[in-house]
Amino acid sequence: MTGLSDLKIKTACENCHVRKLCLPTSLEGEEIQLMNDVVSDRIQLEKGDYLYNSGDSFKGIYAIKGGSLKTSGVTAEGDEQITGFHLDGEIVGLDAIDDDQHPCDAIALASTEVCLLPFDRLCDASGKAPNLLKDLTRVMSREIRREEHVLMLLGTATAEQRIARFLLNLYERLQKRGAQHNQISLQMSRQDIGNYLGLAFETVSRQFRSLQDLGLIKVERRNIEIIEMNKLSALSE
Amino acid sequence: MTGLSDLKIKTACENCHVRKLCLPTSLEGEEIQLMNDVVSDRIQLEKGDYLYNSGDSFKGIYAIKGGSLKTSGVTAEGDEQITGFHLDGEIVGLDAIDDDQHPCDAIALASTEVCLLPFDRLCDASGKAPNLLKDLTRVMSREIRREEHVLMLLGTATAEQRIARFLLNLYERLQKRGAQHNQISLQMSRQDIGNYLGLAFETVSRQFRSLQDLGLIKVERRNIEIIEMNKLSALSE
DNA sequence: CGGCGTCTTGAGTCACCTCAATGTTCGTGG
DNA sequence: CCACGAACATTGAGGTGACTCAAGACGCCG
Repeated sequence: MTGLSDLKIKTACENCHVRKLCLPTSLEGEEIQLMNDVVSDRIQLEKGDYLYNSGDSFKGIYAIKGGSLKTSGVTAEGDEQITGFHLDGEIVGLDAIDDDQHPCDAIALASTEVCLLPFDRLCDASGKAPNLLKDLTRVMSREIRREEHVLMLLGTATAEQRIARFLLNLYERLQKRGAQHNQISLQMSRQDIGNYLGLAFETVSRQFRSLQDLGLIKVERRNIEIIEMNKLSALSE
Repeated sequence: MTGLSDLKIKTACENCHVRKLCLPTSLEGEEIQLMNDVVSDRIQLEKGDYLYNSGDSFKGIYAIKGGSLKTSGVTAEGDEQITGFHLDGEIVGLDAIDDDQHPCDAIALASTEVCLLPFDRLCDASGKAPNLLKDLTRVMSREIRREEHVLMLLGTATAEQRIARFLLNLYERLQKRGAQHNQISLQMSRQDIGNYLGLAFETVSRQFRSLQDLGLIKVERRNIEIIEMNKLSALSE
């Protein structure tokens, strides 16, 4: 019984609360069972824990079941550069498929649970279910577009625009996960935000203050409330 | 006869000179025939021609058979932001899979020939050939990593580092395509380079001059010769 | 030869960085 | 419960790398 029970707990994709945000979004009925066979492990992480390190061999991609992660690489100069913040329902590790080792670190921003999807199993299942194959390519395509957006932001935007866009982007993603009011609970430090946006952390702090003085947001430590969505949005452009 | 002849010309993946750089790198023998059925069209572009526009509906991804392209999106402020330069053997359009329309433009930098790989056909073929499925995910993974590299560059690097890395990266890619000596023939304007690297084009010009004064490169219009590879490399870090 | 796009070069300015000091929150152990 | 320290955040002052604006040179094509 325990074996069966474990299996059920481990693989209940159909009951997962981020099912509609995760990888197998288009699978229906019996197909979703295929995913249960793909998921090999659940991993529980505490704040600061590494899901994988740069250079680790690639086992598979990870679906975030709950919590959040940051991914960061090491620049040529040797310092950390954060490449993304990832919420529940999102997938990390896609950048490692090509050469069988992770090019970056993945670190939990809070208590986080992830599902390991071994890549060979995922490929096998994708061969059987065309819908899964499409879901996989969609997820990867989305990641490419996400990075393109960041890239466009870093290209030319001012500090104010970067912060505004960052908040709006985070807000939109939290909305899909059922956030209430216009509240954003930041899981990362000012340091991390600055690093991600290509700004000094002091600049992040100053911009938060400035946006608050303009009456667009309310900052209270790591809780941000968006007061004037439209103005903030206008400002980000 | 003409029909057969057309077909052969159109689909001769096995004889393509960028075969080993392109998508179906791991396909052998009969499998490569699968790709011939996937490729639906060859498209010839002249300098400045658009392969697709932002907003165009997604038909498939494109393999560059010869020539080069730039891809660029429009920032929130309304101006162009170049997201990548793409050489022969590379694939563009991967960012459109997810929502069936291209989020950016693709523009030929010179006379360029591309192969259209309709996505449905590619998925069908990937279902039949596990190796093709892996090749596809590898190509997408590589694109994600490429963008992460740019992202890390834009985060903190100085103008000098950006230019050095840009030249070295281009050089490495040209090497794989059989470039001679340490010569780089730029297909894009200073404007484009600056846009891509998040610099004013005057800054690009000044950095080229500065690197030349240091004796690391030789600049002659759009031809760059790398004189001191090691020093340039050291400088990029 | 003239016209135009591209590139170079210079001078002045500014947004953001760096450095430094102070304030706040929170966990830990006495 | 409070004192303490460490991590995180705010704020100020001053410096600078890259931008902007402007002028001129170069190369290309009709």
